[in-house]
Amino acid sequence: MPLDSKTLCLGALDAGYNTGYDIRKAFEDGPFQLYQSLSYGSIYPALNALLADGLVTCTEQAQDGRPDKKVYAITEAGRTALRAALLQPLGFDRLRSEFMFALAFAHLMSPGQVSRLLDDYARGYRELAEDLACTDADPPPGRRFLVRLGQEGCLTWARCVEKHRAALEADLTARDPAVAAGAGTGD
Amino acid sequence: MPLDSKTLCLGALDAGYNTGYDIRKAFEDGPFQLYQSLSYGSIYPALNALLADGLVTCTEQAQDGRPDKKVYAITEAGRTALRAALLQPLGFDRLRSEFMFALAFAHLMSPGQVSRLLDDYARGYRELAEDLACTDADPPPGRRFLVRLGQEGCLTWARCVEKHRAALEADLTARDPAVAAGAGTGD
DNA sequence: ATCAGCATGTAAGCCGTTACATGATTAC
DNA sequence: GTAATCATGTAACGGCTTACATGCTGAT
Repeated sequence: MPLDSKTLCLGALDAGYNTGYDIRKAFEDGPFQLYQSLSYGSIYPALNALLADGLVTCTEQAQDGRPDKKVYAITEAGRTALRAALLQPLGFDRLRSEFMFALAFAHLMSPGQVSRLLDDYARGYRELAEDLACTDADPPPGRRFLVRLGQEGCLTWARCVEKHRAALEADLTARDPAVAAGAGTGD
Repeated sequence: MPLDSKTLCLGALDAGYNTGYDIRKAFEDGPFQLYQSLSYGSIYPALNALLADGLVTCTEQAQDGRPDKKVYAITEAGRTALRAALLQPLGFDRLRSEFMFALAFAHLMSPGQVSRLLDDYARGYRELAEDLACTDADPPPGRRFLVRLGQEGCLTWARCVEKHRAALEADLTARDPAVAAGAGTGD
């Protein structure tokens, strides 16, 4: 349990996201989007718990035309706690891909359906790579590493899919003579 | 909710894993390990629900020296349900990486700690790639695609990490003059 | 001897997501 | 007008993981 919602919030705070609203964006559209997720229902209780533990401070900030803000800042104790959590043994990556699982059963779908799935999937990763490009200027070394790897990872994964799809599609049409002959099977 | 535990079990059954025990292995060490996970607490209730719905059949099989087995088989209705679930709009991949998140805060760690994390991580993916190699012979096209992509994906990800780590490590030592000078900071 | 593997199942608990509640402003 | 953005928070629901219960065999 190294990375619970409290640790995640501490990290976001250290990275410069300083309200609950902003923290969510860090995990929704920001540099962490690929690797972790966190929603309001976890963030706000976590921030309150961190405040009670003295790991963060909070300054209420009135704004005109906008709702009041609670601006949080990580304390020295908070940074120590973050460091400690990060150095505990980390669990290995866990990828959940509905797409990959679904494609294992390509033989139950029509070739057209499979091709559409592959198109969407590869496009999704290419778009993700672009989204990751737009992040803050001059980040610390670790965050730069994270963003670069994310971009390159998404792109190479998309390419990998595109490279191997031909073999899959060929195998499928070979198994489905009607389609191979151009008859159309109610696709 | 396309891929709930019932759908996952139907898929494993279609892939030839035919007991609760075996299904777990399919998600623990088998071809699905990279993409989905499922534990006993989900599998056995799911199988019973599927049986009640007529989507699978069950034959009890006594064994000598081993506990009795319940051998399940997917029915035509089950295959139809699986196909239907797979064609519903699929959620996009979700990667959870404690490592990547942790590395975003490399500036809070010593260079030595960072290097050790990187070593372990890359090695983990190389080992995973090897594990994936050992799977069944003559799988359907989709499963072959899944395994190939998994192997290549793990390997290229490991290489990607190894390619970019030098820049990270250089940035870190540049920021930490004591280490750069070889003084040693209680690492 | 002791541990890992085979084999099925239950129950509790944790944690996160989802939906709801509130409300002003700006852009389309 | 209507939707999206900013902004904080609560409550319920759902589902998965973990731990427990049971028990025999074969390997170390």
